[in-house]
Amino acid sequence: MPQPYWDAMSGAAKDLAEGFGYLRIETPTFEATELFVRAVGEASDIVSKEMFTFKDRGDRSLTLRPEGTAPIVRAYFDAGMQLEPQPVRLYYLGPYFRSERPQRGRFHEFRQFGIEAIGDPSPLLDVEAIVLGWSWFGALDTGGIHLLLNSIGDEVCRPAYRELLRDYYRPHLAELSGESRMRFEKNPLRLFDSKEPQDQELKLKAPRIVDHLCQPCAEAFQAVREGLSAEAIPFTLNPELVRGLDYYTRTVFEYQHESLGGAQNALGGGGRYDGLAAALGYRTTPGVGFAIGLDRTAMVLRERKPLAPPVPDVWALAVDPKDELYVFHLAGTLRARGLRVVVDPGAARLDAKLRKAAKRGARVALLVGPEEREKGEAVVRDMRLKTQVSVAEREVVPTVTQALSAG
RNA sequence: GUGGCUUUAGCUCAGCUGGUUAGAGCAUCAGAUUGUGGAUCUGAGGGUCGAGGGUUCAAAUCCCUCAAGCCACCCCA
Repeated sequence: MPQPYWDAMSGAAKDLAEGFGYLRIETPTFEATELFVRAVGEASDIVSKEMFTFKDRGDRSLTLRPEGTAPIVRAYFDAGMQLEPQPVRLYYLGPYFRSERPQRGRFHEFRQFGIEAIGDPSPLLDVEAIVLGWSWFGALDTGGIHLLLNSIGDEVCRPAYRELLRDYYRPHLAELSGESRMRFEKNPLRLFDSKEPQDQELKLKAPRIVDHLCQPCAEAFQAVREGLSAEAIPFTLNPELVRGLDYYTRTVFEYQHESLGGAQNALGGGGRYDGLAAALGYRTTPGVGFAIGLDRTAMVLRERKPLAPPVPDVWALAVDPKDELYVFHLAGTLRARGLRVVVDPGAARLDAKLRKAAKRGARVALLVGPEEREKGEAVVRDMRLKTQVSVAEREVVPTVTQALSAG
C-alpha cells in the first residue's frame, strides 16, 4: 500500500477515534485458535475455511488473527478493563489474516482500522460507532459510501425467529442450493447471504427479523435509527444484512462503496455483540464496534485522487564535493525552520543535479560552488521562475523562505 | 473451498512448433563546448526467466508439485 494513503488513513483514524475518546490498543498478531472458534462460530466461513492455523512447540493450536473483536474482548478482561469506568472505548490499526483465495481487494494479509466500545448496552454507542466510521470516510473524502443497516435481534427473540425461518424454508428444502441447505441446519439467518439464483425468490417472501424483534430489541433499533437521522446520516434498511460472524446481536451495519463492483464492495462493517463475552467464557458484557478494510479503502482513494508523495522545498547541492559539508550545514539551518531539504551528494555534473531537483519538484535550489564558498555565500535559485540571487550565508534562510512564499 | 488465467530487468511487456551471449519501451545512471533544469540524441548498468523437482544432448519454452497474484463463484475487510 502506498505510504501516502496509509498515512492519510491512519492519521484520520487516530484523530477521529481520539476525538471520540477512544484509546489505541494493540493485541498479539496470533492467538489461541479456540478464541476465534468460540467467538466467530464453528459454522462461519472464517472458522470453517479461512484461518491460518498452526501448532507451536507445545502442540498448542494457534491462529493468525482473522478479525479484531475477539482478541480485544479477551484483552479487555485479561487487562482488567472491566474495572474501569464503562464503556471502555478502544481503537486499533493493524494486520489481519485470512486464507481465502486472494483476488482484487482481498488478500491473505490485510489491514483494518476498527473501534470497540465495551461494557455499555446503550444504543447511543451504536450510533457513535456508525457516525465515527462515517466521519472517517468523510475525512478521507472517499465519496460514494452507502450505509446498510439491520437488526438481527438477541438471544430472546432470535431463537424464535430462527424456527420461524426454518418453518418457512422447510417445505422448499429441495429447491435450495447445497450451500443453503447446510445453512438451514447450522445457521438459518445466513440463508440471506446466498446469491444463488434458485434461492433468490424464496428470500423475497421469507419472514423478516425486523418484524419479529422482541420489545427491547425493537426499541434499541428504533433508537439507533433515530440517532442516525438526527445526525443526518443516510442509511438503507436491509433486512437481508446478517453478516458472516456469529457473535453479532441487534444492530449490524455495513459500509459499501458504489465504485467497487460485485462481492468486494464492502469497505467495512460492524455491529453489536452483547453475547460475545459470555461465549468466550467471561461475564456477559455488551459491546459494539466496527472494522474497516484499509486496503480496500486505499483502492477507492487511488481511483478517486492519486496522492503525490511529499515534495522537497529545497534541493541543496555543491558544485564541488569539497563544499558538501558547507551545503549540508546550510541545509540544516533551513530544516530548523521546518523546511524539507534534500542534499544531493557526490560529484555529478551540475546540470544533472538540477535535473534531479526539477524532477523531484523542488521549489528552490540552493547552490554552492567554489566562488560562493570563498565569499561565504550561496545561490538561491527559484526553480519555477528560473531566477536566482547570490546572498550571504546569513541571508540564506530569509531569501529561501521568501522565494517559497512567493508563489 | 470451486472453476479459469497469469508469474521474464525497478515498471509494462515481447520471446513462434524446446537450440548457442534472454530482448524492447519507460525508468535509472553517464556523456553530448569542463558552473545551471524536467525536451532531444548517444551510450551504459541492471534479469537465480516465481520456487522446487522431472523429461531431454539441450528448457524461459514440455510435464508435475508448491507459492504468489488476477478474474468469476462462495463470502468477507
